[in-house]
Amino acid sequence: MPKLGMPPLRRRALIDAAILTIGERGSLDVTMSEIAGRAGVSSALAHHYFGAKDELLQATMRHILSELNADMRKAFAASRTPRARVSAVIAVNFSETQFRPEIIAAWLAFYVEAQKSPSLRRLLRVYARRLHSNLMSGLTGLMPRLEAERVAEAIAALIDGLYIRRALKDGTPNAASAVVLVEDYLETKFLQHKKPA
Amino acid sequence: MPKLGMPPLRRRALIDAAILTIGERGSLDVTMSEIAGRAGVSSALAHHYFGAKDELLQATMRHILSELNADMRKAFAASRTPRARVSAVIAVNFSETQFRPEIIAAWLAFYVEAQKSPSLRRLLRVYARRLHSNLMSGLTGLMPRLEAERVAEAIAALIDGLYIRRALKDGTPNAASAVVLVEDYLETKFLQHKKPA
DNA sequence: TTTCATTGATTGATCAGTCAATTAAAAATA
DNA sequence: TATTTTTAATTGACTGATCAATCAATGAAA
Repeated sequence: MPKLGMPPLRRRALIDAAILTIGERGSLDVTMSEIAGRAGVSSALAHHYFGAKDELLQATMRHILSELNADMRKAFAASRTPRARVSAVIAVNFSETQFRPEIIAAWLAFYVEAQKSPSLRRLLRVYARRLHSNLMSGLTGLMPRLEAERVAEAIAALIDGLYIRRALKDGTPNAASAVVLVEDYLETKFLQHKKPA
Repeated sequence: MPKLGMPPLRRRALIDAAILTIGERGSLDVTMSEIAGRAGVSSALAHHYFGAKDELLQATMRHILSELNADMRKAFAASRTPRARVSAVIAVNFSETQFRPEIIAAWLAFYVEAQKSPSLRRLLRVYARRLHSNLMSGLTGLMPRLEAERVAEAIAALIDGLYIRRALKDGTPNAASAVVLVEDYLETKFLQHKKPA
């Protein structure tokens, strides 16, 4: 039933429609009909492909996560120094493909839903761990491990915080200033370590 | 109908029940019956006092906001130096009364809902502005205004990010380490300004 | 001629919101 | 004070709308 064959094009269309719909509404409180309608099919077909609404939502989150991961790998492959790796993590999180209103709104909605849904929580935890280890991979070359842990935690919190703020269209309007803000924090930390006094 | 008299004790009980229910579920997706039931009354009574569910939710957010504000005023009144004022803002946001699971979960849920509801968005914007001006009131005494703006933005993002992470029970388990993290950022910034280079 | 894609129609559950009826409290009147 | 009248608190039962999920039916590939 979950259609493992090669052209899961309807699945993909439904996932894209889900992202769009969730992003527009800013909440997972969307109906199967809305999603299906946007994908140009009936709600019955959405159920045919995904079974329950829950599974469509999970597939959608997985898709967003895997896109982010792919971007991250690419950026990492092009980074030679530890310093560049850290900047790559930041850059990808605020890249044009990731830091878009629909994606941000979807992220936020999924974060909330994760409090209810163990499977979504598991998904997000995997992402969090990956982010952490990516950050550490750069930071450990630049400062003591304990300090690196703290900085990684701070950067992760900053990213989450900037996402939220962006979702509310409050502060930090554009991606560029978000990057500047995080990089500035990083740079300050490095200075502090080069001349420790 | 909204009962303006002195003992709106039912209203208060319902708001408390709403916080608890929302906090437990981690989402605004709670029924009037659940909330009313926890407050020990019928759902019809909840409607009698608040009209629509929306209004109960708004009153709940307003209540959380005003408690935070009261705490903030108190802490501010006791702070004499600019430096102390900044620390007060941080301390209050991570105080025992604010950094509790129910409150955090409720915050997050309201953030998401704010994307749909203009009135909630307005409420949160007021809070954001107040936080910003509170932070600036301390920071402007310690660094150039432009830099202060950026630091205030970063602190606000850090706070939001740490709240989210706490909601997911991921990183940053306790309030103490959250304060340490933000204070560490601050301290680094100050050092940078005392010996600029 | 079997398997897959697709849908319209339907079902069952869940809820917000309403309402008429009941009890209790408060105010007015005797 | 006792008694009637008014007002407020409170609920169970009901309604209408919304939706996820199902299914039998139809058409199209393979």
